[in-house]
Amino acid sequence: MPKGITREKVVEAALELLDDKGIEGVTVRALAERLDVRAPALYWHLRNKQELLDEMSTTVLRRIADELPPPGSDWREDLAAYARVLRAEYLRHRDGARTFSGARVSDPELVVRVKEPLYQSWTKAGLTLQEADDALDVVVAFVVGFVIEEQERLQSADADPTRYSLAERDAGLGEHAPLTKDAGHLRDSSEERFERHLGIVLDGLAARHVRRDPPPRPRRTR
Amino acid sequence: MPKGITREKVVEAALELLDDKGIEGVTVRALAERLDVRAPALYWHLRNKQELLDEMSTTVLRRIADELPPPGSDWREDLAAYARVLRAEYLRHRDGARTFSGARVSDPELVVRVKEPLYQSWTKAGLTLQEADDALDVVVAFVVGFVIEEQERLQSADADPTRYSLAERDAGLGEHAPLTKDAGHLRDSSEERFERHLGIVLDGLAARHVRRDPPPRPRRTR
DNA sequence: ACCTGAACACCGTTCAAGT
DNA sequence: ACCTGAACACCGTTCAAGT
Repeated sequence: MPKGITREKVVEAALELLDDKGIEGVTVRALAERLDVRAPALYWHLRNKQELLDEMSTTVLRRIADELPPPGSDWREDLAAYARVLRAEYLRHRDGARTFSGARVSDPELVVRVKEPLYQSWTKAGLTLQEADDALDVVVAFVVGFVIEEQERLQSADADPTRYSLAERDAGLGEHAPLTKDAGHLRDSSEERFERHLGIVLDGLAARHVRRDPPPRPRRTR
Repeated sequence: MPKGITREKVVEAALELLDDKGIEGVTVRALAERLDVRAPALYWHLRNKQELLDEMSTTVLRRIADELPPPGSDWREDLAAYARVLRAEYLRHRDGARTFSGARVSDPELVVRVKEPLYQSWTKAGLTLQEADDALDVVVAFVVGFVIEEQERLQSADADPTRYSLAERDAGLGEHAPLTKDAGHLRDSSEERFERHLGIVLDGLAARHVRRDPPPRPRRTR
């Protein structure tokens, strides 16, 4: 491996380390070893560990921005696409949701690159800017919460397969919790639940919009 | 201070330490000092630090369960109450949302205590068990995501008041982002946004329910 | 049963010194 | 400009030994 360490390569290596060892394993020393330098070398390229974490989050957000399709004719579809891309990128990395959510994004331009076209398109389609802003925030909050829970479940199932097994769960639950028990059994796959729950959130946005603010009928010029 | 350290007192002290110093400050050594013992003493009462964190989460969830009003006649109100209590308890502790969300709850009986009465009440009111389960999950996901973002913003504003100031933000944003800029200005208080966004989510649940499964008209016996 | 002292293998970070 | 060696003030955890 050639030795020219750059800021970008450090961040990239940190993301690989995250996938291999989880967030607890992302230490300055382990990262240095992976890059074949001594730990203090990293401080030439980054101010401190927090800056490293911020850069990791920014890199992931940049990928999200790149994968996002351009806005179409339906704000509902734009939001669904955003939600799916966000979830996919979080799931792609071990501890992704916890690590990247609520992160400080070092590049404000990036936020604009994601938001501005959506706001543009949606306000043109009849949403108020408030509605557009709310829509994005509600969907992001939902996705973050969903994936944190989902990933915790997935990862503990990996570590300890009995932990989320239905049989274990039922045994621990006792007799006076029939509905909680039944609810556990009707849980479908993560994928289906995500799509259904996302649909619920989008329905809520649609309900508000339709109730408050029917879009103006297009006028024909003749 | 009397010296009888118990598991409960350790967890309580850990929550105080969390509020004082944040999650980074919750170390075994600092906790021991606060309890006036040496660090290894804590390992008599807890298997390891993870167990401490699990117990902290469980304690908070127990408080949530205690504060929850009994289910009423309107599932929408039950959910709103749950969402508000959850948010309030997370906000009550520094780094609360990140620390307690997606946590391993050591006491399964506690989950039942929260869920079973709600499932009972809602299915009696005409929801399917699937709808009831989805409703709880969607609302919890939304609250977790909302408060993670909210708390990150609140706490960085405390640490560095320029960070989220509108003037700073506008300056960094450039000319080609008018809508993103305007959206920043129409942001109202956390409280209002939370209530409005919660309303959106609840509308979504109502929309699904009404569309799929109108509740049976009550029949009068005479 | 409950706690301490000493130790182990780690952390993030600084800084003078090297090239 | 970029990196190292040595050091500092920390971590979580174990374990023999004390009471």
